[in-house]
Amino acid sequence: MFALVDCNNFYVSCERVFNPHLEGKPVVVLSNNDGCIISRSDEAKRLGLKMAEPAFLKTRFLKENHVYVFSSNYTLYGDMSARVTETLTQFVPEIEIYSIDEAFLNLSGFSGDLNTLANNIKNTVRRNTGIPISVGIGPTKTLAKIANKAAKLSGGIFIIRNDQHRDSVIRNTPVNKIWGIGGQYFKLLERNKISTAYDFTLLDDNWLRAKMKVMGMRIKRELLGESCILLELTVPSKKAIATTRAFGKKTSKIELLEEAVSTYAVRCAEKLRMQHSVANLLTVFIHTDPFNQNEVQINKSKTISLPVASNENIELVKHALYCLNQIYSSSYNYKKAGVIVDGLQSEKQVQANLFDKSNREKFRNLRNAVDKLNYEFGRDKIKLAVQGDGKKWKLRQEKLSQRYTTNWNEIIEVRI
DNA sequence: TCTGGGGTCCTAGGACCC
DNA sequence: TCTGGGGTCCTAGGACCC
Repeated sequence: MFALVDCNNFYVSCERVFNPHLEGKPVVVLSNNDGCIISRSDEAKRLGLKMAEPAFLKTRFLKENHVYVFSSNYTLYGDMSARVTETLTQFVPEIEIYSIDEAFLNLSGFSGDLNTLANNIKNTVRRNTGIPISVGIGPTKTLAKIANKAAKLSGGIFIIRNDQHRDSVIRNTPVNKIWGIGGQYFKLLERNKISTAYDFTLLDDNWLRAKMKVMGMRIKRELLGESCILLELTVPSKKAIATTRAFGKKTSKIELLEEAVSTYAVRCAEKLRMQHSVANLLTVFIHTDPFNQNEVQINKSKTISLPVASNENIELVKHALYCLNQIYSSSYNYKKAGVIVDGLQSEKQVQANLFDKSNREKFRNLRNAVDKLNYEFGRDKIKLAVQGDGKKWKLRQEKLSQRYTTNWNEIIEVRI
């Protein structure tokens, strides 16, 4: 058996932990740049606010309905997520952290009462972290996912205990609620009159393989109770790393694009070093605002392979700026840029380049010194001049809460 | 004025090897 | 009448997830 633990309305719940007066009130959290609504309290859902709805279309509605609005505070959410995970590991030895707000638990070998266990987990996480969760339990990960959706409607716990129960549950599960069925496959299934998870299990294997490949086959078997998707116990290192952002304000100036792109390249280098990887490929892309129909649209990217795999700030910035200048043209108004590093490998086994003349040792010593200072005095306290000050392009985050759990200057204050 | 960010897996097809 | 067989590696594109 597997359990899927999912934090309810996670980002909103994180904000509520430190603002208890928000309990019972409509609350939403916005995406980067205060763009879209990406987390909603139950009250906000009941008001009819939709997932991923652009916030600017709802400015008046939010105000009129006294909805509390927050910018994304990923520092806070990341730390709260780690606290939830830590509590979960007290209950089971094997756990897969599936996303910032979800974890799969391996319950095979557990012989006690599942309902008692689930209740225990739910209450302990709430007490230790303040975060409300739902627990879905089933014989496969796909069924645990379905059970979790049911749990959200029935007090926070739902268990698929046996085959008869499974059968009745999947007859009541719409096909688009299955893990792994997205918009495109839903359209395909709809055209073929497949409307429930039960209908899906009756599909012919040959048809399924032709239309949905091995993914479709896996889903069918999982729905029938045969476990095909195993628990991933170790976090695999990433195969690609991206830093991409829409700008707070559009720009056509090369100097500002250079500031943004070099800053993103530095972020990529930091993320690479964190997982002890180096990158062999680097891509830079820039594009205009896809929502503005009155503007000429442009979408350009350039990928280069690095002479020697690297995770050094100065090197990645140099290559990123080269790519940017290859694709830049001054006649467009750019809305977004990004840097993606790919072809990652361990930093311990870098292939040297016969014609490489740069002094890597020197780079590394310099960067280590800078990292140390920045760790002590704050991110980007010392940076490359080309990174600029970001004032003209950085994110809008007008409703940011404090980093209550990770920064001494922002710790919660209690007045008595 | 205003619409997010960061990933994974699978497959087909081309290039290349002996 | 007629031009081999069997592989690997890489990439782009399409699907999905949160």
